[in-house]
Amino acid sequence: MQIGEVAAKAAVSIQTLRYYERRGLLPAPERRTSGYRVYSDQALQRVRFIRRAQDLGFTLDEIADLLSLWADSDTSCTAVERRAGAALKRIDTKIHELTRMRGALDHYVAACRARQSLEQCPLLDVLGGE
Amino acid sequence: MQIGEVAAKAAVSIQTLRYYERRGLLPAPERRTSGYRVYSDQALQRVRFIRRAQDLGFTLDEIADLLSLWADSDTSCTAVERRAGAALKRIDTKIHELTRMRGALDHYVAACRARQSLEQCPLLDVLGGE
DNA sequence: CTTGACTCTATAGCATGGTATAGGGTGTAT
DNA sequence: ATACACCCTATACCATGCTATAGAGTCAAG
Repeated sequence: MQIGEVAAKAAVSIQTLRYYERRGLLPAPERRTSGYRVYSDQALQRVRFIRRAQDLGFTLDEIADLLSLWADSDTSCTAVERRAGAALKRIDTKIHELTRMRGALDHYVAACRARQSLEQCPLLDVLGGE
Repeated sequence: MQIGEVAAKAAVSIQTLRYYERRGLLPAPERRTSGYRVYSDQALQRVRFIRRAQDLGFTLDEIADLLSLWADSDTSCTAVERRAGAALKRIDTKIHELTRMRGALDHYVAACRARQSLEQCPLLDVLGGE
C-alpha cells in the first residue's frame, strides 16, 4: 500500500500519516526506489490503534507510550491499566471543571431571566462586580 | 497604577496584560512621558471581568464580544443571554464527549481487570482489534 | 510522449492563550 | 552616582494536533 491508500482506509489525511511518523508514532516505512513510502497491513492497524486511542481520550504522547507497551507482548496488563487510569483521571477532572462552569453560567442566565425590568443585567454585573 | 500593580491585583502576568491589549480586550492605556502604561481602576475591573468570564468558559473572542456589549449600557440583557447560551451549548457538548470517552475507557479497564490470566490484555485488544 | 494523479521534502501556518528572551530605558533610594 | 526594581518593544517560542503551500519528482494509462 502506498500512503494515499492507508490514509483513505484509516480515514486520516496523508499529512497526518507523515506527521505521525515524525512524531514517532509510526515506524519509518519501507521505501520504493522512487522514495515512495510502502506500508504493510500492520502499519494500517497501527494507525487505527492511534485513532481509537484518541477517541478514548489519550493524547498522542500517551499513545506513543501505549504503542511501546503494545510492541512488547510480555507487558503486563497492569502497565496498560495504569496508563488508562491516568487518562481516566484527566477526563474526570475536565468533566468536573466543565460541570462547575456550566452550573455557574446557568445560574447567572437564570438570574438574568428572573430580573426586574429596571435592574441591570445580572450576568454582566456578576462578571464586572464585587 | 502601573502595569505591575494591575497584574498583581488581577493575578495575571504583565505579559498577559500586554497580550490582552494586543488582542483588543483592553483599550490602549494612557502613557507617562517615559512610555510607562498608566491604568485606571476601570481597567483593573475590566481585567477582572475577563478572568471571571474565562472561569465561566468563555473564550477570549467571546469575551471581547461581551465587553463591547458591556460598554454599551443600552444593550438588552437578551443579547448577553444569547452569548451565554452559546457558551453553555459548547460546554455541554464537551461534557457529553468526555462522558462518552469516560464510559468507553472505563468499560475496557473493567474488562481488563476481569480477564482470565491467560488472555491477552483486553484494553490493548480493543484498541488494536476489529 | 504527454497528461494527470500520485508522491516527495521542507517550511510555514492555524487555533488557543499565553510565556520567554534579548536588549534597552526609567525611577527612586541611598 | 550607582544599584536595583521596574518598565518598554520586538520577536520568538510553548503545547496540541494537525493543515497548507511551494516546488519538484514518479507512475500508469492512452
